[in-house]
Amino acid sequence: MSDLEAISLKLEARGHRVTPSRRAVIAAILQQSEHFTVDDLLSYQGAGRATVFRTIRLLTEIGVVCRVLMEDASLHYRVSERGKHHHHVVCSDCGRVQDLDQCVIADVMRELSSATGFEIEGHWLELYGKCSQCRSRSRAVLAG
Amino acid sequence: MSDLEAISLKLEARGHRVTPSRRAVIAAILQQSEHFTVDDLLSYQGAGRATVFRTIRLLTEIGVVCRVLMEDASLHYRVSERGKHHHHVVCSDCGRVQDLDQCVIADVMRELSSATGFEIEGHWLELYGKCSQCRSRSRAVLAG
DNA sequence: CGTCTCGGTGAGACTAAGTATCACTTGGAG
DNA sequence: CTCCAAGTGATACTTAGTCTCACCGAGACG
Ligand SMILES: [Zn+2]
Ligand SMILES: [Zn+2]
Ligand SMILES: [Zn+2]
Ligand SMILES: [Zn+2]
Repeated sequence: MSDLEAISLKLEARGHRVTPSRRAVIAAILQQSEHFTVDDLLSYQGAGRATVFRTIRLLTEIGVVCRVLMEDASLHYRVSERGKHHHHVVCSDCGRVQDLDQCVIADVMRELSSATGFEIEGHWLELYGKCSQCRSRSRAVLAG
Repeated sequence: MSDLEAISLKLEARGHRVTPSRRAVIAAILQQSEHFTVDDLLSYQGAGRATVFRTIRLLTEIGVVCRVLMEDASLHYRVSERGKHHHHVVCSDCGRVQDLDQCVIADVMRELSSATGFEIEGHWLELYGKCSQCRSRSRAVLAG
């Protein structure tokens, strides 16, 4: 089963129609690498502006894509293999993204709940750094 | 020394002028409670739109205000008593904000650096929940 | 078969949160 | 006092998205 089919089924399962426009948006998304903006999708044609936004929102809601907050505070999207809550490390050099398997701060949050008096219910966490490839590349450059 | 004076000194120390417009923006900021948007400041008059934005950016850069990413992804600002890196817990009911003393995920990040191969250099973390007051209020309602 | 309905669509207007431009003003060093 | 870089503000522009509304079309119903 192709990715497009799998996503189509997921949509249908929730009572959404799989229209040509939506198929076009999904196809465009599947061609992106790492992460993309809605603007990247708009260049692909096949669905109007409003529909692209609506489709992205829909896909976000059903967990097919996830949102990535970049260091410059702009919002990108990314195909999510894991449907559930997770976090990313974004390479600030090449943009490569690594999904983290599970929520890395579940323990910390539990501690904080008792320390602050807040009942902590949600959080937003993004991590930024340099991936191993970019690090070895810059080491090579330094070494001449 | 008033807060306004303290901030003025901080600006001057970094080679920025303390102009009437900036004073007006700072005064407006000091009147806000918890957190605010740039729009909240615009209603105060005393500086043009562009200047309000420029001043907020400046104050963010020198650590006088910090940015708070709300659950709806909108960006708010908040006077920062601690100049250094820290995080917040935002009450999703009443909007109250609690600053966390130090970075709560420093340990987690260290672990991740070795686990992922990324050299993690930065992060963005916001926490959302219900403050103790809002929790006891809702308990009271439930109890009738 | 007709036709009704309702989810979906697209053009385009609108909004929110800023940034860019550029002529003008002004604080303060010399 | 003079001068100029820093700062200002009106306004145009941008980015990322939502809203509106007439229209389309697939399927349920008769
Ligand atoms: Zn990289
Ligand atoms: Zn998490
Ligand atoms: Zn509260
Ligand atoms: Zn931190």
